[in-house]
Amino acid sequence: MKGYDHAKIEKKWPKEWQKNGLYETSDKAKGKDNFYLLVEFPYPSGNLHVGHWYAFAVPDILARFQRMRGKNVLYPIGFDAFGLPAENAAIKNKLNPRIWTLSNIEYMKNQIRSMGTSFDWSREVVTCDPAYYKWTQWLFLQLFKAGLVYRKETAVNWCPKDKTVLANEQVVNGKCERCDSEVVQKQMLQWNIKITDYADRLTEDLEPLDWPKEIKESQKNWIGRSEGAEIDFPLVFNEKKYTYVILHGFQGSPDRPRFHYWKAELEKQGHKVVIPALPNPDHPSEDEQVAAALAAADYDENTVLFGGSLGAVIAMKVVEQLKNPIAHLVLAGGFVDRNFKDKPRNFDKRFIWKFDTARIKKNTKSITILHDIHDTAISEQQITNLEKTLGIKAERVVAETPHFTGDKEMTVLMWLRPTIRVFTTRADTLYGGTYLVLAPEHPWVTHALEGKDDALKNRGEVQEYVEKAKGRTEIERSAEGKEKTGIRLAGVEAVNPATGKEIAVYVADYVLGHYGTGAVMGVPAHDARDNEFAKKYKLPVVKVVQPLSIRTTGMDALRPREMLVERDAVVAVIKHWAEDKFICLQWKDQPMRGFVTGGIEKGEDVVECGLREIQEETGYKNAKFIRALGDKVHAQFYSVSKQENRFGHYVPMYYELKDGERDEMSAEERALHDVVWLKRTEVRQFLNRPEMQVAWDRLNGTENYTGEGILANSDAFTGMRTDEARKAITDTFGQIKITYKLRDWIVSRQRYWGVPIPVVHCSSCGPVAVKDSELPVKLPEVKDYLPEGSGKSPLAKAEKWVQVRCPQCKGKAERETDTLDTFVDSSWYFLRYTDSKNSKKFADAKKMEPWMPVDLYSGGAEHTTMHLLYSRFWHKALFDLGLVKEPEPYRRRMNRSIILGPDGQKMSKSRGNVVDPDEVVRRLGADTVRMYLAFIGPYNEVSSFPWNPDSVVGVRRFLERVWRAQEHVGKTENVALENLLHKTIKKVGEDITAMKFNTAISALMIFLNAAEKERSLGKKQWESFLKLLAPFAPHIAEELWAASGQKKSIHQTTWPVYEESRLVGETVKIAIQINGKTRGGVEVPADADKGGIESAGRDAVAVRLEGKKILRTIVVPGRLVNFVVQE
RNA sequence: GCCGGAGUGGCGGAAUGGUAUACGCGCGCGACUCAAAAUCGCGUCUCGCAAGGGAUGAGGGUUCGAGUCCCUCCUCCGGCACCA
Repeated sequence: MKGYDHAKIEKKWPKEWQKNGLYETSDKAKGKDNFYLLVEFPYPSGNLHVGHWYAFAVPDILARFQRMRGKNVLYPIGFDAFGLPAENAAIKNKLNPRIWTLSNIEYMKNQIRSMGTSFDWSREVVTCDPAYYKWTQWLFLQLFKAGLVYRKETAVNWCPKDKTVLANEQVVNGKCERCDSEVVQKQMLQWNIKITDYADRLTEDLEPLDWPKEIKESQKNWIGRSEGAEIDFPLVFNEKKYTYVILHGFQGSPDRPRFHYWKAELEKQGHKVVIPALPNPDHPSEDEQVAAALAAADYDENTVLFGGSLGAVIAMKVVEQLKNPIAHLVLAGGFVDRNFKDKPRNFDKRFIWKFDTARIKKNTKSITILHDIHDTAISEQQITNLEKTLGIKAERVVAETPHFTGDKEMTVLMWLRPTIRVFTTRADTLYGGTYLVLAPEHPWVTHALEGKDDALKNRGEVQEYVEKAKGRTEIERSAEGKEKTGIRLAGVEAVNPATGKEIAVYVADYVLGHYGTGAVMGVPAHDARDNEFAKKYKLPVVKVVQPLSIRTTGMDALRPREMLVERDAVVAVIKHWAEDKFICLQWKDQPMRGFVTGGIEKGEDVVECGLREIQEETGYKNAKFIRALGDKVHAQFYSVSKQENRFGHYVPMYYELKDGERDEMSAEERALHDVVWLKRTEVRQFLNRPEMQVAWDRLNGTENYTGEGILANSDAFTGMRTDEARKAITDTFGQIKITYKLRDWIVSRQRYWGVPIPVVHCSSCGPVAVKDSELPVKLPEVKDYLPEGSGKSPLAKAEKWVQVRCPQCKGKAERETDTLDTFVDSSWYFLRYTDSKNSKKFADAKKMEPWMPVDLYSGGAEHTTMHLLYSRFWHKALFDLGLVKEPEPYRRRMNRSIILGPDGQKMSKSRGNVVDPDEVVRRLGADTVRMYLAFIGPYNEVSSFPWNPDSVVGVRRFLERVWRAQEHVGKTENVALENLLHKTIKKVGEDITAMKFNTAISALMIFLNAAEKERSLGKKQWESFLKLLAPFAPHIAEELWAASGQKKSIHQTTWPVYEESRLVGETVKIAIQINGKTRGGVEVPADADKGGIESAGRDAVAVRLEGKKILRTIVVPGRLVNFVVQE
């Protein structure tokens, strides 16, 4: 017998397998169940590292195992081929990113093949292949047509020198990685997908999935649904009253419900409101309507003029003719020409579509333009024209009813005496709201900085703070030190709607602009962050929640079905007469550690009660009352001594002893608790009851109670429990609001190497989808791949490519030049695997349905909240469009661990600790590398394992021992090994299913150790063992299998079956414990009953039990006997 | 900062709430050998001569019994929306 020559074996078998098409998956296999095993496809970075082996070769064990178990297995692979590195390489080397990418793919394919992986290469998918991205574009357009896609101004990283958008990765310490200039945040119009519409379903549908709970938890928290309240805080900074003139539109009238609502709201604030009925609303003429509008009011510096739709045109004409400027002009759904998006109007001839913009600007102190991005009548182009004409950016909103900008209009009008809407999950603490904080990007802050109201007295300062905050990323803002910063808006106060008190208003960057309403109320008494902030800026703290703790565990846990007895009690914190020490009590009959406490008798004075209890419980005679420690504290628990449920209302009091004079304590008291003196630093540790801890914190001025409790200082709500009060206060002062942390998915990228967004911009039709027949919109060739320098994508350089005809009106139009986020590519690739060559559809339902949903998806933990959530969303959107049959794409998900360098650090070129798998494979073989990676640690837990070059040889040695074991194979089966073999079959199978490959391999090693010791094993036993080995080390197993005389490939045989009867021996070893400590062991028959086990155990430790009283005996058959004895 | 996870010998790790340290590496001793390598055998948490005691990041709790469940804290890892 020759030695184990891995190089020869690993060259020979893959050829055979490929020749026989061993791993090509058929769409339908007779009598077999389908099993779809998916691994995240790699980015073609150019070189395979050990991490790739870990990602592909280890799950391959499961794929091979499932095949042997008779499953029809789909185990596909492809490349996530668009992305930043290709573009960077292209810029650096002046090389086409396509060439760079495709050559990397070719190289990596060969490397992946060398792993002995059983991938079905006939289904390979490459995302930068137009045959693939045609369908990425098509699917994107389905979402676009379903109204799930919109454009919105969003902040991006901006390098002012290069004039380009930077990825987060390209920003290093707030500087551009290329030119080192300071990166700023810039607002740009970006394509968004409405993933937030699916937030609830993405949360709810997690529940039934067979996913690890920590992944579900992460996604749930990422989506971050929270039920809270929105409450309005009016701002106070001037008492100016305005006259509002509201001009309705075509076919409109002052009787529209929204006008009634506005009028009522504005008049409540003391403003005057005029809503003239404009003549002939169905056949309007300009002269008539403008005259009527002019006649309706005096226009002066206190006038606010609102025009909606055609009213906007009238409003502009009115302003044109004024002699003095008005305060404010609001144009909603306005336009400056006669191009209507939906249909021509019969009034357009009676209007002159010319405006004297200079006059309009001169005659208004400020102008606001509102535009619904889905407006049916007004196109994006028209709004752009209006913006250009007036030199003002419009505010784009998504309206409830198209064309009417709805809520937003009201907000704009109210700005003149604005209210700040706050989002809170703790409406119950409203009475404790002592200040207001706005995010630096809050619209009112922007508004105030523009100086329109003369509200701010410290504009310069605020401006500076806001600028600084906006330049920083979110993580920097919340992580920079722990110190919170903020700045007061001088001259502006807000009114707490509950207390009616005026409170300070701050701008602080710990409040995020895009979460909730971008404004929070500060409740320093009951929120940790607010507390910190209030301390720093010396803001008032008002406590409105009395703590309530409800014991739910332990022997003093509330007994749910029993009565609750209410008692008032005193808690006495007592200080030593000379030292900085305090009296604490350690109870004996229950797990309670705290201060002196006792019930207040009827009619008894609280202070006196405390003095009495001190004497009774500690014996000290001369205590002096110093002060009360705030409000009551409540607790619900089961009193062990009184044997009833208690609802205690505690009054915390502070006493000092004058001297050490002390009576002997009664025997009764001594039996209840010990008196201990503790230093100030030891007390907090010692206390184990929240009500006691609160008393202590109050003494030290460190109280910050954020839990549930009972309301105080809250008018009619005082006495309510916090959960009831949340509802009641929300109903009275605000409304319920559900918010999510999840934000819409920004898919725009100003980059070359991505999927072109298949949209055309037309001056009259707005953004229009490219026709299906025109797909794919192929990436144009450009001279170089540097960004445009104007903020546009490099695609804008392909000038000819950009110029197209509008698919709708055939007029001149321009192509969208942004490309799609690569997460879009990877949101559906697993569908394409099921029908990768289809040119008519993204995948044929008949081919897709037998495989979906994916049975097991294995990948990195870093994808938990982004790729995994995006693809779940994408799939749900396709489900709603009827394009897929199931609402969830992945039945089971598993996060893999990561492999570190030999030094325990993350592998990276800069650290120089990158392990080259090719070199190890040459030296030790692919089977060794596969198996070592599987053996290194549990695959199904997120952890990290350093690659240990010494340990690899252990696995190599194991394979060499397997090779040599051939010598011991004989004709007759070895009876001594039979039971172990069956146990091993069971263990290996179960462990592979659970992806615990390390313990499966350990079981194989244990079997081989035993077989070597025996120096003989039967042919059948040997062949069973080889089958168990085959998924792990496919090459050597195949070679030995063939050497054993088998003709068919081992990978096409079936997995061995174990016999239940072979799993248990005749006797079992039982542990004997005394008081839970192991004191010996005894061998008993496997079927021994409890009595038999107990007496055997008693005999075994008879010496130790001598003279001891056995209180209890616990017998766990097959495991142990535990004698509980009196010490 | 927020969210999720981990912490067990010299190292990677094993352990349905039931005899902690399986399996592998390393190390020590021995066999084979002229010798070395390879291989095989034995040993290897710690204190103790022993009897026995102690140990799963720290501290506390629940339990007959805790590496495992609960609370507080420490350290490390992953994610935080344009790396993929």
